[in-house]
Amino acid sequence: MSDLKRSLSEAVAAAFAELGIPEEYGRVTASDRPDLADFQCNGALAAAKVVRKPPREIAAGVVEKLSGRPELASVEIAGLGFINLRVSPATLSARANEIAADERAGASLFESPRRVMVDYGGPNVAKPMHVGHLRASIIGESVKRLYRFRGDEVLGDAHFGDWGFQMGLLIVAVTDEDAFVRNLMERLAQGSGAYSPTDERRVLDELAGRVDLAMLDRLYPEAAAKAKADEAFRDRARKATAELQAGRYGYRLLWKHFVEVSRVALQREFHALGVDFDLWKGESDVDALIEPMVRELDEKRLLVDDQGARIIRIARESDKRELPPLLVISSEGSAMYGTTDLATILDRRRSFDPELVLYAVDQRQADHFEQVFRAAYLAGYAKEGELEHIGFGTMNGPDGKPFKTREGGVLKLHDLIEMARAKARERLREAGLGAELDPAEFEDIAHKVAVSALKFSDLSNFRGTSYVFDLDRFTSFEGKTGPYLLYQAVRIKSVLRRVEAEGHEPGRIKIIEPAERELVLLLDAFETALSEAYDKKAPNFIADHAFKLAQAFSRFWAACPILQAEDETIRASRIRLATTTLRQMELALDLLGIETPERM
RNA sequence: GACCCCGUAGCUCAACCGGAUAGAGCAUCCGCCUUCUAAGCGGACGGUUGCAGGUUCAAGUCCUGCCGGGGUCGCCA
Repeated sequence: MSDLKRSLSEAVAAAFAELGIPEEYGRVTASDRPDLADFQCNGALAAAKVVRKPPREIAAGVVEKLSGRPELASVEIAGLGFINLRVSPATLSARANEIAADERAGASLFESPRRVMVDYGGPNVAKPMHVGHLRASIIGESVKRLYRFRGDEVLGDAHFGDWGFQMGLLIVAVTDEDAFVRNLMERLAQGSGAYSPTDERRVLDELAGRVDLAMLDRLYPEAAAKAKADEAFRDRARKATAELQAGRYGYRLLWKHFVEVSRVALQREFHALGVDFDLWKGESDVDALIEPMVRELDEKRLLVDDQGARIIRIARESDKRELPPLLVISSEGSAMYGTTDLATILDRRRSFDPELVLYAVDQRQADHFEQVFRAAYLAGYAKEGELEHIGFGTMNGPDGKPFKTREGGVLKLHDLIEMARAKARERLREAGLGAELDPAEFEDIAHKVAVSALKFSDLSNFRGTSYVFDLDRFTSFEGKTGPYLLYQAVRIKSVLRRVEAEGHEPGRIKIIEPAERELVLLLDAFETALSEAYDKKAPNFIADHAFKLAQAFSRFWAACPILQAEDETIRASRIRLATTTLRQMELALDLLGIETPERM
């Protein structure tokens, strides 16, 4: 089974081949001029130079070969040499019924899947998620779902920022704050080594009662600011970091507690956004790999001493500029950010051996990833091209700078979601839906509407560009928004409930009205949207398709009554068309990480 | 200073290896609820795709220069 675009491409390519023109010119696309055609091929124009014939002459040859084919209602030359194709009603109906019968609503499945890892770029321990984390998580999630849906074996890794200086900072901040914890750390430092698992459990329980997420949220920013200004404080944090990494028992337990508290909170918050990780690996997980890796890099003669540090030179002849080397070991002897990333690549190669690793991380880190990837290729930890940075732009304020709240701080993700939810509740009450629903369902709908608004407004932009963060737009429920899509889906569900209640049955799809024709052509375009989104790692193609599908359905809804259809056959056809549209729309929304409610 | 990304309707954004008349939404204006959810549908208005060159039968898309915005440029992550 294949979509019309592909089957037509094959037919046109064959016609080109018969004329002795390379098949690649036979590529068919959806028509730019729906008034003239369903599909078009521009190949005759492009081939003209190669075969030294006027475009219209080539097109004429192709048209002749194609004419008389049963799947085409018409094939003609237009303009300078465009080949315009219109599919026959029978073909379109057949395709519609094919999609209707397909669990995947017309989307193809890869025969040779790849192992793919999606790296979400790492929320950090003790740092609350803010609006900047929104993009990484929802773009990463969407890409993960898309790759999985098309057939790849995909793992998503949160890649937790749970190691390094920030941990030392927190240890010092917490022990300064809480005398009990300070004393506990002292006690544990004195009798090192002789602790049983029960002791460990007891210590963790004691910490659980004293150190919670609110405390970490409060202490971390203070400590980070203090470290910048206060050299003595900074040195203590460095020392604590070193001791933690060297395995100081009490610190290890305290750290374990930090990580757990943060992970539980983040998991809950991500889950509410429809983002779930398969792996909660962290930077700490590869800590033990770093030493042997550095040795190995040294043996491979990749490491170079430079200004007291150890680096890998990754510049290439073809570079337009000098890309700085990857700093592996600082002059103080510690491993750097890139070192951890490199070790993570090695770790993944050993555990999962991915053929593709996608990093959903801010565009500003493009150079960093280029350095790390090149180092990994040099070291043989991955093959050229297996590592790819899926960069995205920042969310800016009205001033064009990364978004800040009125107070100058970052807007917490939690607060953003709550703002959107409040708007959704308000809107639901306006529509008079508050009264009849029980509070739990009401809240559930408000949440789904809010999340759809946030995600859709972000994912409908191409990921690479920065955009202006506009709360009104984010929580707007009209026009090209998440709630518009949900609304269309909900309308279908509503009418299908009536269909069920009145005992009507779906039947073969028969295309009569123009609105039905348009709708089916869009259902067929799902595959193109998916493949485009897949190749470019760009969910906006799916968002765009879902929106167009919803628009087409809405026109169909206005033009073609379902329950009140002229006769039984037409009603049955429209019921199936509605069901099929709903399935594809829910699939597309699911790929964006958006859930649809039953009513709204 | 070097390099990277961006500049499209009043605003926010799209545009399928270069292709026909550059598309949506918002805003503004005009119509449409006694029939399946009007968070909707139809229509109107709105463009020298930052500027200047170049390549091409054809440029928002490719090349060069300039202007404007953002970002990055080894011991933070």
